[in-house]
Amino acid sequence: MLDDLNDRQREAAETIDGPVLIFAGAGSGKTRALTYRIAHMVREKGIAPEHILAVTFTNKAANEMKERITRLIGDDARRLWAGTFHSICSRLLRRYGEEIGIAPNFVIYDEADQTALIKQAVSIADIDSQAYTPTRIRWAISSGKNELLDPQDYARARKGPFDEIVARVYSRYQQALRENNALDFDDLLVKAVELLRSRPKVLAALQERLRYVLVDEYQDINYAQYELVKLLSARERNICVVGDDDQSIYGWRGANVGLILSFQADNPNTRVIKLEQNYRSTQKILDCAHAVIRVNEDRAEKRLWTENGAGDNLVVYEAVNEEEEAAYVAGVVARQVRNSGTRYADYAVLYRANAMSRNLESAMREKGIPYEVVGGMSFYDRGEIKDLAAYLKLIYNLDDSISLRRIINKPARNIGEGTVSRLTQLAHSEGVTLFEACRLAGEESDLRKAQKEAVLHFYSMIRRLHEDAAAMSVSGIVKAVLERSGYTDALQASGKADDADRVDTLGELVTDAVKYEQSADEPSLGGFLERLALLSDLDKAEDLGSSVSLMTVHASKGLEFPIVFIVGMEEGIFPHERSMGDQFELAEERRLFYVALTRAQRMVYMSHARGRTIYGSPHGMIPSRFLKDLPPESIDCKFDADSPLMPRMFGDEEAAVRERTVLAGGIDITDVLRRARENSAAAAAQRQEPQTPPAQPSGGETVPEPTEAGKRKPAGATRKKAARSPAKQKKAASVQPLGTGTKVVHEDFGEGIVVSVDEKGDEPAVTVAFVAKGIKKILANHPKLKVRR
DNA sequence: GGACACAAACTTTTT
DNA sequence: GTTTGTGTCC
Repeated sequence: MLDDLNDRQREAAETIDGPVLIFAGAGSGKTRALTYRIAHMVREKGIAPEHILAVTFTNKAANEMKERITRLIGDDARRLWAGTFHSICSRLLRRYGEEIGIAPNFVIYDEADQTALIKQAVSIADIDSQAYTPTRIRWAISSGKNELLDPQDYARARKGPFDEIVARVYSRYQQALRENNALDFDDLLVKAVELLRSRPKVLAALQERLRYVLVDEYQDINYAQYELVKLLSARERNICVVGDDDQSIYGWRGANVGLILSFQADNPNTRVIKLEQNYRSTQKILDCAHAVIRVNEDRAEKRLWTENGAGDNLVVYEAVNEEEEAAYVAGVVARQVRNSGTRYADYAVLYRANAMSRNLESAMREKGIPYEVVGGMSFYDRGEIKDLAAYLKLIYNLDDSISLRRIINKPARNIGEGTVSRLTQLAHSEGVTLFEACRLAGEESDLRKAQKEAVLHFYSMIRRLHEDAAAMSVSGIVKAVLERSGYTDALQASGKADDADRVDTLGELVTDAVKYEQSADEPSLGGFLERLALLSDLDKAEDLGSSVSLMTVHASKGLEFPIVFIVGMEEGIFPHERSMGDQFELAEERRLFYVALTRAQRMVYMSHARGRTIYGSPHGMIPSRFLKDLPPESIDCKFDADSPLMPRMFGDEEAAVRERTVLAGGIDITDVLRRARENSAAAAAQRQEPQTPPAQPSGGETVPEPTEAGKRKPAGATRKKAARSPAKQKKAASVQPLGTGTKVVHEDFGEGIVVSVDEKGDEPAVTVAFVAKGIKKILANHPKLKVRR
């Protein structure tokens, strides 16, 4: 059975007892080794599948593993327990939660629900919500939970005024969760650990059953998850963890790489196995990846190798701006699919942040390339889906006030904010749930008649749905909600195109419910809700059959594609600006880049833009520092020779040329640069200003010459003012000392450099080459134009 | 109470 | 460039 494996993989598959640590490099056949390992355990070693627990990071990975094991050993695979940490914990808590005071019909709160709850807690605690945003507080609470700190622990460990506030909100927040009979994502882990720690009988029962524990992606584990695994495997100590510290990219979410690196020390007699043969990529791709990752310190030493052959040089493309970058990507894809027999599905475009998909999408559309955005704003994040989910959650658990608030006036039924806050007061004074308050308010309260009726009507609709649900199928409940709530009717009546789409989306959810009924062992509303809460779009994406995949680098982990584009290779984007101040975060960015590179089988195209629009306004961009670590001999540097080349805005031009020379693999491209610049200056002269002399290079020695106007008025003071309130400066004639070569910045066009000065008109004008937006002629004292530094 | 218009604030990455 | 919050009007 194990003949299909290489020596290391076989060793991994055969080592069953005791602690095992497998370092599995990218593309090293990890899943193969793991599935064979489990198959070997069941078939050769006679271990019952129900004694095996396999924990993964995503549902998709869990399903894939199950499927592949099924192929090896057949239906016995159904008996093994494979799932994500969150789904496993959720199941444990449904089964045993009552032992620690958690009712089995708890609902799972997502981020939006959490934030809503924190907002309430903040408003009750009378905290300045401007300085302490709910999101920041949610973040802090979540980090606390990842470390298994309860509100008291958190208060004790506080360092600084922010933590003080967080500690207060945290304890209120937990109380509110209890009142709503709800758990948030992190609670699933925290409460599961609490259960195992405080109920020895439950723990013993689980240990009896789960004798072999296997954890995938161990580098992404956080403290709570670590503790959980430790508890479950404490008796038999048959714990096998698999991971790659070089691919640890979830530190920001509490994952602790240290836990994989210290596994050996924690578990005496650990067998360490390294899978270093790569079956995915070409040698050149691996060379580049290694050159990038070796810069990091504190990593377990390992190096991937392959028998796949050298392959082609990787490409670094310099784009003018993000639009041109996207057009380049789409152009390469279109050309190759036309000429070289590749399919759209062979391509993936990876980016650092979701917001960057926009340009790529429009470029793809323009060229008629089918594409699919994976992750990001997902199906389950859409407003109408969340509305419907809120109905279902409320019907399932009448205590859920967050869901109630969300849908009490959706569609509009004349229950506004005022009414809701009165209901809240009533709930408080009577000591009942918000839902009960709806009933009381209908009977006697100071509400107006119309409101009373509306509230009472809402109450009885929900109550009846709640009662009827017991005897209905899940899809039946979904349909009943859509009908009885008037939600679909309202959308159809609005007549807007968007609303028609929403009706379709809701239809998809009905389909989803039907599918769920067919596939689940014991379909229930609770089970469906759990799916809704814990399933992400990534798990859904299976049918990428015929389109280019667009996704974040994070979302690409675990996937592979013949040809990969990595866009936005610029300082501030990748590495991301918010990580640049911290060396640990920078190391994580580097690992992220490593992950991106190692997704590719045959070819990688990296691109950076000289200019890019970042929330609204344009910026000049410097190529990512990571590009400099790539081995020149494995890289081809390209750019569009026809595009106008602007002098670089940052640093001196010499350095820019040198950098480019390096990127070009040692070829001196100074000449190309010079010619391109002359072309652009000539073009500028032709377009804008026939009489102007050609633009001068922005050498460091060029001293800005003050214009006539500039001499008349010292500009220093006005410039400062202009910086503060540019709009008001229109009349103040803030004439600036602009000469050829002066670096300027414009509110709308971003950074640029003065190419020529025209003083013939009533007011002096300048021609400016903008990094991102090209050449423009502007009045020298235009309020939106400022001198850089 | 609800619809609309405008300003401001801000964006990593996600089970 | 987008979402979220605020203010005005009906």
